[in-house]
Amino acid sequence: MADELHRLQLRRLNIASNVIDMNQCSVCLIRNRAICADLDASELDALNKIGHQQQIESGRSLMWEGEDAHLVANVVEGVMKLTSSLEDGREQIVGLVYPSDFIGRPYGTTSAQTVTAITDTKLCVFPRAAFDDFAKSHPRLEHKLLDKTLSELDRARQWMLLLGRKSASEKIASFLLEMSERLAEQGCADVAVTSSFKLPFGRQQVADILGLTIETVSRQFTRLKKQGIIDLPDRRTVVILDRGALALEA
Amino acid sequence: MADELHRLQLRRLNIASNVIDMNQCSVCLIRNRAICADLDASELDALNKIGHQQQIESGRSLMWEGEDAHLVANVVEGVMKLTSSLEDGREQIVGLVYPSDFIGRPYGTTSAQTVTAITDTKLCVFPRAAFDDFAKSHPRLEHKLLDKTLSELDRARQWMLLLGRKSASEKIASFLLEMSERLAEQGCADVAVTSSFKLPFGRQQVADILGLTIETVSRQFTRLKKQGIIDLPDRRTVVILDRGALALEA
DNA sequence: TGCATTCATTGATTTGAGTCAAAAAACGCA
DNA sequence: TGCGTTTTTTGACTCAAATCAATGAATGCA
Repeated sequence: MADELHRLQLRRLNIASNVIDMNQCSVCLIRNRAICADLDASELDALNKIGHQQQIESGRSLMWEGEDAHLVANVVEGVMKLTSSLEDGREQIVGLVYPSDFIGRPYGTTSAQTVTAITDTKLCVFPRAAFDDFAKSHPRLEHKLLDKTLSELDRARQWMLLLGRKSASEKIASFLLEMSERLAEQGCADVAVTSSFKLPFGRQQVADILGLTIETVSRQFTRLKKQGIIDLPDRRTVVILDRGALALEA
Repeated sequence: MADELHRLQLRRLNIASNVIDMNQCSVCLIRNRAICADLDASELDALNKIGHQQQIESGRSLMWEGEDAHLVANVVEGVMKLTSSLEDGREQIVGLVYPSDFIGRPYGTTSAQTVTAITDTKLCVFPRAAFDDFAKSHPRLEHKLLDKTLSELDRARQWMLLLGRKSASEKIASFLLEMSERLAEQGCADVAVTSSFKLPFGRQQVADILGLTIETVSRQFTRLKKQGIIDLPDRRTVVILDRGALALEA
């Protein structure tokens, strides 16, 4: 009980990260993919005024499942995870958030998931109330947000098929293929490059994404390596040697 | 043109569709909960002109996973399911659609799921292109749609925790509790009534919702019955006798 | 009313993934 | 460079849920 309280206190402290004045959106790398993409200069300026940039280091959380969430944010750099968990500690990663993706629940008060940085992350953070007001009066932003949310919903539902109906080997294969696509977007589009990527998470997190245990994930990885379908030069990087074979397993 | 395509599609798909002129939204039972809730009379009239009401009988599908979806819709009466499936026939129900819920993917061309009526269903159907145009010029409708989509996303992610991390008994308990809440909304709010409800689906569909087999669902149901936690007067209705015990299992 | 069909239950058995436990490898840091 | 810590791998074993196979109930229709 005291332990729980202590953890809550620590959580609160976590938020106090490097708060930086928001610099010009004009130099923002994800500006044309994020929800602010369709805003003009003056609108961008107004949005600028209600938000600020913030760094979050790997492992730190921005909001917690079931707690009041008074902010929303845009990921500028880094990767975050959305998690839901049961009382006994079992955890499921229910979403991954990449640069240009949106975080939080506009027009709602409590966060349905915990949001945690997987790598060091740079965010554009907005107080939710101010963001809600801004959004309501800027249809082009709401439109963009709607489009993104609809895509996320489709992606989440696709993942439900994996969680509910796929075997461990199918889950791993699907995961590796999706990761190679997702992480390729950031890097060069060269085939050789996209077949080698560095996972931003360890085995336990892979297990939490796929609804498996760490041991099962590990065994599947080594099996694929032994079969020459993938290579694992170090524990974070994956090289897909035989994409066809992997696709056949997915 | 779009209308012609739409009619052709309906014929090809053999949807028995009593296409009725859309009657006045003013008498619509779900009007104040659906996306059209915030529209005024003239806007409602304009929306009226691009859509029409349609009956779909139980078991018939409105759109298919991976195929072009030229329409979006609002459920007026009945229940529909969204399914994703694998080539070998394994199926996962990834969403349930109740009266006032929205169906389809605005601003996108292909449907990510198959949408099928579970009971006889009454819909407000709109050609997607026309709906997109209307939505883009009616921020209040887009706002409503965004809010609904965000809620759906939270719900889907909550379901991912169940699919990925819960045991069969936990899945069944969570399912029964959620169903009693969901189905209670339609009926009377009396406690006695909400503890007895008629499932709109058979055992196989329950299995497809929970990522289980029909045998496991059946065994869990009979176990709960033997333990006196629920009663099963006929194969569709469930009576929750000991809600506390059920919550303890969830 | 009876028959056929679909749907649900029950039982026996198998198996894939989880659990428990230990060893090995990688990593960070003094 | 070496040491302690964390992460990953590997092995032995267990068990929950799937599979396979009948049987039993409910439902609809001729």
